[in-house]
Amino acid sequence: MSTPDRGPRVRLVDVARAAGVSKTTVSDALNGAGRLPAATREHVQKVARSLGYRPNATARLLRAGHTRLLGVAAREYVETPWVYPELAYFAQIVTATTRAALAHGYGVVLLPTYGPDDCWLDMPLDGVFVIDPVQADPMVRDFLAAGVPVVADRRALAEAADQARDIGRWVDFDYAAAVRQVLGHLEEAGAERVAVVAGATTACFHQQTTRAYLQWCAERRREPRIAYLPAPGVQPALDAVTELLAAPAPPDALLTLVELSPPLLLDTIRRLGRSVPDDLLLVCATEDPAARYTDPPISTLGFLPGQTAQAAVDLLVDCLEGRAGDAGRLFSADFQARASSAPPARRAARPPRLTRG
Amino acid sequence: MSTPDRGPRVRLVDVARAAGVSKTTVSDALNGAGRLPAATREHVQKVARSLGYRPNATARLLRAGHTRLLGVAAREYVETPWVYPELAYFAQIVTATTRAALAHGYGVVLLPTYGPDDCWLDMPLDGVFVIDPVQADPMVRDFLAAGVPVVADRRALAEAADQARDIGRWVDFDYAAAVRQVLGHLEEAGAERVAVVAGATTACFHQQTTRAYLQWCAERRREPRIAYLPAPGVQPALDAVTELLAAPAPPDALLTLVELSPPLLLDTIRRLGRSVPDDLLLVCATEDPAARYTDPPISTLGFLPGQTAQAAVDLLVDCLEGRAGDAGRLFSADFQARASSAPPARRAARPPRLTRG
DNA sequence: TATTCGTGAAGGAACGTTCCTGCACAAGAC
DNA sequence: GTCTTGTGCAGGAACGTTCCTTCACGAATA
Repeated sequence: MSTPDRGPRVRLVDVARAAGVSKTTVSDALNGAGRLPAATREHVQKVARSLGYRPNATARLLRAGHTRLLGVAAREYVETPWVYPELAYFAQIVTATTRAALAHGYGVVLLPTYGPDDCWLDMPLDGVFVIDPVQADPMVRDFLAAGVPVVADRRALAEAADQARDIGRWVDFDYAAAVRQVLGHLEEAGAERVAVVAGATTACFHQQTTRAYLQWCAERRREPRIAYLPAPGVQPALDAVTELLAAPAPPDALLTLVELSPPLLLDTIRRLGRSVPDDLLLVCATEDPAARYTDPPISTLGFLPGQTAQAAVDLLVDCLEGRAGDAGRLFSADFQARASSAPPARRAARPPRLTRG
Repeated sequence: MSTPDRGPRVRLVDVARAAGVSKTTVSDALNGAGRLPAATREHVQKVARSLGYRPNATARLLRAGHTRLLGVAAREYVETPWVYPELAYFAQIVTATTRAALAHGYGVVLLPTYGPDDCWLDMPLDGVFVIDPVQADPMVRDFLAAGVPVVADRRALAEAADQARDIGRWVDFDYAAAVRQVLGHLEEAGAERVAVVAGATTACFHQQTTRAYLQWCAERRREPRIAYLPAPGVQPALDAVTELLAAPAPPDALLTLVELSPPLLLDTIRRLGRSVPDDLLLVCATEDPAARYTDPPISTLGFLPGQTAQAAVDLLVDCLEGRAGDAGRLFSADFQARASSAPPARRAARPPRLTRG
C-alpha cells in the first residue's frame, strides 16, 4: 500500500492507464457493470486501490443528473438567525430529516435562514423541506421558480402560486386543532382563566396558534391573556410568565407555546408562590423529554417532529423519483395529559358545579 | 413573465439560442465577465429571466473543481445513531458550524454517524469537520484517504497516520484540564467525596474526562465514585444520580458529564432529600442556558461549541483555499462557578480547617 | 468454409457549465 | 492605403464521470 501522493487527484483515466485498459473497463469494473471476466475486474480494482483512486462525486452527479442532496430549512425565527437548532423541536426535525433522507440514499444540507438573497440557489439540491415557512416565503418561491421540488405547508405553496403546480408537496399541521384540544382539556379540568405565552413571529406555528387561542377566547367572551415573545430566550420567557401570574385575577392555567425548559418553568412558578396543579394548571408545547420526569409530570403538546420529517422526506423523494405518491399529509399534535393539568383534588372536594351535568 | 414550462430544464444553450447569441456571451452576461456592451448584457439577462433560466449547480461545481460544501459529523454516540442533535451541545456545534461556513460561502451537510460503510464518500464535499471522533475513526480515515481535508482532534489525525500529513488540521480540547479545574474548585469549596456521572462511549470527550477524574482520585488516594451511562436518556441519568446519592457515605459533590437538564437534576436531588449547595455541591457539564436561572443557579462547564466550530471551519477553509493558517487550535473549557458549588455558609461557620492557611 | 453468436473491451458522446483562444471588424496612427 | 489596437463575440476544450455504440475475435452452427 503506497502512500497516495498529494497534488492532482488520481482520476479514472489514471487508473485506466496504470491498468492498461480503457476508461470504460475501469468504470464497469468498479461499478459492477458491463460484461467483464472476474480476472479483469479484480485486476482493475487492485490497481485502483493501490493508486488510492476515489471517484469524483461532482462528476458522477453531473452525469447522473441528480445530487441526492436535500435541503432543510427551519424558518421560524428567520428574523433572529441561527437560533433554531438550539431548540429541541428543530433539533429533532433536523435529526429525523437526516435519518429519513439517509434511508432513501440522500444527504441533508442545512440551509441558512438568512444571508445574501438567493445564496441557497447555488447549492446543488434535488429538493427542499421548508419547516414553518414565513409569510410569502422567498425561499419557497425561489426554489419552486428554479424548478426544485419543495415540501412546505399548503399556505406557503399556495402563495408561490403557479410555480408550485406539480413540484410542491405539502405537510400541514393543524395547529389550531391542537391548541383547541389543550384549551378544551384545561376547561374540563376547571380552568377559567387560561393564559398563553406565544411567539411573535410570522411563522406559521406562531400565527396559527395565537389566532386559535384568540378565537377560542372570543367564542367564550373571555378576555385573552397572552404574552408575546418577539425572540426566543430564557429570561424573556420567564419574565413573561412572571408578569402573567402577577396580574390582578391571575390565570388559573398556563399554556406555553415557546420553547422553554419545563422543569425550569415549574420551578419558576413555584418560586412565584403558585403550586402546580393546585393553583395553576400547566401545559407546555415542547419536545423536551424532561417534562415527563418532573414532580408533578408536566402535560405536553408535542408536534411529532420525527413523523413530520419522515413524511416530508418521503413526499419529496416520491416527487423526485417520479412516483405518484400523495399530494400532502396532514398531522395533528401529540397531547400528553399529565398531572400538571389534572383537575386539582381541592376542586373535587367542592360542591359540584351546576353548569355541568 | 410567462410560466416556465415543466419538462427538461432550460439550459444555457437554450438561452443562447433564444437570445441569438453564443453560450459564451450568455455566460459572460450573467456572470458579469467578458467584454460586453451594456445593451447585450441586459438583453441576455432579460431573455434568461423570461425563460426562467437557472444555472445548473452541479455543472458549475464540476467546472469550478470544488463544491463549497462542508460535512459535519458528530460521532459521540456513534453506537446509538442520531440522537446527537437533540443534545444542546451538538445542536450548538451544528448551528455555529453552519453559520461560520456560510460566512465563508460554504454550505453544510449533516453526515450520518452510521450507515453503509463509505456512504459518506459519495457526497460531494470539500472538507469535513468531525466532532469528538471515536477511536480509530473510520470516517476520519476514509476522508483523509480520499484526499478530503478533515478537521478533528490530534489523536484522530494521528491515528489516520500518513494520510493526514498536510490535509488534516486539529481542534483539540483539553478535557482533562477542564475536569481538573472543576474538581479543584469543588475541593476548595470543601468537597471531599466528589461523584461523577459519565458517558461510556469511545468518544474522546467521555474517555478523557473519565480518565482525568480517575487520575485525580488516584493522586488523592480517594475512591472514585463514578456512574457510567452507556447511552443517553433522561431516566438512566436520573437513576444513576439516585444510586450515587443513595450510597453509604454519600458524595458531597456531584459533577455530571452527560447531557441532562440542569433544573430537572436539581429538582431530582431535592426530591432525594438533599439540598444544593448545603448538602451537595453541583456542577453540570452542559450548554443549557436554563442552568443560570435555577435557584440556586447551577455552576456549568461549557465546551464553547460556538468558538470550536468557528475555529474548525476557519481551519478547514484556510486549508481548502490554500492559505497557510495554523495547524490547529487548542481550546479550554468555560467554567462558570455559580451558587450551586459555592462553599455552604454552614461550613464557613465551622472552625477553620487546619490543613489550609 | 461461410455465417451467426457471444464475449471482452475500446471509442467517444453526453451531462451543463466556464474560460481560453481567436476571428472579424472598426477606429485610429502612420 | 497598410498596420496596429481594441472591441464584440463565437468556437471549442476542459472538468471527470457514465453509458451507448461499435468492433475484434474465437467458438459454435449451418
